[in-house]
Amino acid sequence: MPKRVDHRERRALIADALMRVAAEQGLEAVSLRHVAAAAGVSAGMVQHYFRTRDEMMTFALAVVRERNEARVTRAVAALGATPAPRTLLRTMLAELLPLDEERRADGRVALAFLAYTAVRPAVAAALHDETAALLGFVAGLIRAGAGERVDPERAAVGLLAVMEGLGIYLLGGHYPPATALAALDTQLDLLFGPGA
Amino acid sequence: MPKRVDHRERRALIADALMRVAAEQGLEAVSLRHVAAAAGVSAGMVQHYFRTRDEMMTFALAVVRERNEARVTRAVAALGATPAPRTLLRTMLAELLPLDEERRADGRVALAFLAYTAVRPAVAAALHDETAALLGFVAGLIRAGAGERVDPERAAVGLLAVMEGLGIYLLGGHYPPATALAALDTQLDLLFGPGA
DNA sequence: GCGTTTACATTGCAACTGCAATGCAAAGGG
DNA sequence: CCCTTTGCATTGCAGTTGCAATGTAAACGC
Repeated sequence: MPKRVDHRERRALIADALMRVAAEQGLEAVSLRHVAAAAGVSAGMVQHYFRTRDEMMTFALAVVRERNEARVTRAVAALGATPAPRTLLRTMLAELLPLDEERRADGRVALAFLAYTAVRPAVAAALHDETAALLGFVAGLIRAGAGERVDPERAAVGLLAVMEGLGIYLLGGHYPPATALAALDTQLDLLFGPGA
Repeated sequence: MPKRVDHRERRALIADALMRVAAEQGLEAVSLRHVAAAAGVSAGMVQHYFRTRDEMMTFALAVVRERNEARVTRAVAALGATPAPRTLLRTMLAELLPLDEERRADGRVALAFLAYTAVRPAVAAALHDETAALLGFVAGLIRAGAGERVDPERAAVGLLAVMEGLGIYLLGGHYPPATALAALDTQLDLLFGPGA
């Protein structure tokens, strides 16, 4: 094998540049040449690693999701062993909100992707599964923590919707971060009872 | 004044075509020529009414918002005079969810716009004001109906977030309409007490 | 009837797009 | 030492984009 380079590293580098472009100028500005320029490489090299634009997009979406997963995993690990369900939930969901500039950038990309996949249902399947898994997990936590107060499944749908909606509002600059967090805590109060 | 035509009507016709294109192929497919073709007119005419693409987009966003307002107004009017706060809220919010194909189409456009405005903060200002107004109204209803149970402002933020988030999930096909409505009702149960 | 204004059509163009094709350099294996 | 494979650059091309410019037709004021 000649000319050994780390294929995955290169792809990550390019995806990184893609993210910067998408976050700054929107997904529609993401082109082979733009991304190449942002990455400081030739357009041909981008094409070498992603043969089509769609391939690039799909990979970038996977990157965003992996980042989120890593963020959540790290934050949850910092809680120590066996945290209370409510604490665990609050940590996870707060970590998924675009509260700082880094997560805002990721959030913009994710939002653009949402609009992108709304027209290409095939691509949306991956998101679909992820939501279902997350939903099950959240429902389990609610069942463990809130007992008979609510239907865990329905409450989980609502809670995830709160998170998603707050994310949208944060990205749009409709609320400051503190307001979103307060709303999240209020929601958890409603589910688990106040002051837990 | 020669050649009198209803300017607003023409613009609405074009905006209509824009909506169709955007809903079917995404906002990035919205071009002067595409919209013109969809409207069955010449590209020049589109250009006559909207000098730039951005102008077209901004107008289309206004159309979506007007449609939503009209839908809500009509649904609320059908409730008769002085409905209970919870009933009023449920009617309003359910009307804003993309539950049928017509509203799904509008929702896709709105979602694309969200991503669009996330990069052009100037355009987002209008949305900003609308959210603030809606928020105040919802908070008032919660205060009237739920009394001391919750902080109306925070609860209103959460409730609107639920609506927005459910909308996203519905557009992505993550949930069927019934699940979204159930989640909405669960949320209202949490705020107003069950069975009201 | 003339001129001005509005409505719309057509054409043109520079910029940009995704993508294929081609070319070359380097690094192994034989 | 060649030769195949891989990494990357360059070029070319057909298609599309937004937008300006130019043209024509119609309707009104005078």
